[in-house]
Amino acid sequence: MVMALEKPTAVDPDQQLQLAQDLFIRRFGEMGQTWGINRTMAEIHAFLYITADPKCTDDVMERLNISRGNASMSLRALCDWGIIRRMHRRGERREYFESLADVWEMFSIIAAERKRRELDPVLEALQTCRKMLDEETIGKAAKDHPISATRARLDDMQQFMDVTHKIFQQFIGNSKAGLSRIVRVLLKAL
Amino acid sequence: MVMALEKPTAVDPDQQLQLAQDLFIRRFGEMGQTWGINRTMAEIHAFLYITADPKCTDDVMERLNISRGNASMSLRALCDWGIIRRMHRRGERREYFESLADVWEMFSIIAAERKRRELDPVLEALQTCRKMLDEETIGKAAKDHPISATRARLDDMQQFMDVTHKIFQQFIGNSKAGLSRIVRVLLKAL
DNA sequence: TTATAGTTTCAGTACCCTCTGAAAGGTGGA
DNA sequence: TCCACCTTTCAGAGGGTACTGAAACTATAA
Repeated sequence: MVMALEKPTAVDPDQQLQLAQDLFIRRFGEMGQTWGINRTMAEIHAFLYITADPKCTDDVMERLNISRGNASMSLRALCDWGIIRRMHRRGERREYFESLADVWEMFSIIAAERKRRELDPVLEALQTCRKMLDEETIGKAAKDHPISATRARLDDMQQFMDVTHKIFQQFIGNSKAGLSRIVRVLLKAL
Repeated sequence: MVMALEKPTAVDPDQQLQLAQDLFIRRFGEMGQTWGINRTMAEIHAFLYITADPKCTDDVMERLNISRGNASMSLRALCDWGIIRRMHRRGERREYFESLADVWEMFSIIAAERKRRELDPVLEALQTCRKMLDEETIGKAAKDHPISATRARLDDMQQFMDVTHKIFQQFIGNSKAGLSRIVRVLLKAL
């Protein structure tokens, strides 16, 4: 083609877009994996997010090369999480899905869910453990008895987890505006 | 026993200690699992932390009911992470292991490692993607072209990840004293 | 009511990660 | 040098999760 000669190294924009999106999708999929979210779910979400355009089940199947069953289950799970939404198009029968647009909101949702599932049970266990070793429960223990050592360790851990808990709370309860204010304060504090 | 009659519901302190420790170990193991760390490693670490007393390989095998091979590999991995340490006892041949005592330091180490492994590659990918879609690379795109949408999404995500990155940096670069100051500021800020 | 388009479910399969246990490898003492 | 004790390695087994594909289901149009 004559037009292409103008810029010998010119790239095809559509192909380039595809490549960039694929890289994004792949990396986010890998990240999800080590975060306890399965790779496919993370990839589907990344795909919906990065294209910024509603997609139907077949679009997802084709782009990510997965089965209908897998696509259906993963899309439902993402809807349950609340980070993608179902969408109807007038006059069309099939359903479309789109990602939330606000990154802060998405991560808020994820953080809230993970806190509930992972942090809360640990906090509860810490309190139970501490109560099991209370003086009220088992009486005083000598300073060098193993019980004293375990009590101290529990207390240290609890202090740490309480702070973590509070940070999560802040993060979860705030929208982008509120959060970036917190972050500004945080970064200036040092 | 006559003495036991004084307090009918009295518990055996040693047994109680064991139970409390077991609960702690179990919950932390579960937490590790959903955080991409394997259950056994998390349990071993929890065991060493909560007892606050150096243990040898056989102690670990016995308490957690795992094989020698597994214990050996997991202990090495924990040493590599730097959250437990090898220890010699004068006149003894076998090696002992103990957990770091400072919770803040431990989580700093873990955060640093996870950032390196998981956050950094994503940040790099984001930059690569953005560069692939630069005007310099593929020329201007119409406002309603899919490329514009993807550019915008990439930029939003990058902004978010940059902030996350900075928070990690703060966390990693500071000991307990520095951190709790930051946390104090953070919690007051709202 | 039937035909059609699309979605969900789930039994079976494939894959991956973890764990075991035995053999090989070190290391200090006799 | 050999022995005793302890640690590390690794091939193979086991267990668990994710994926497929086909059948069942649902909803809409004719």
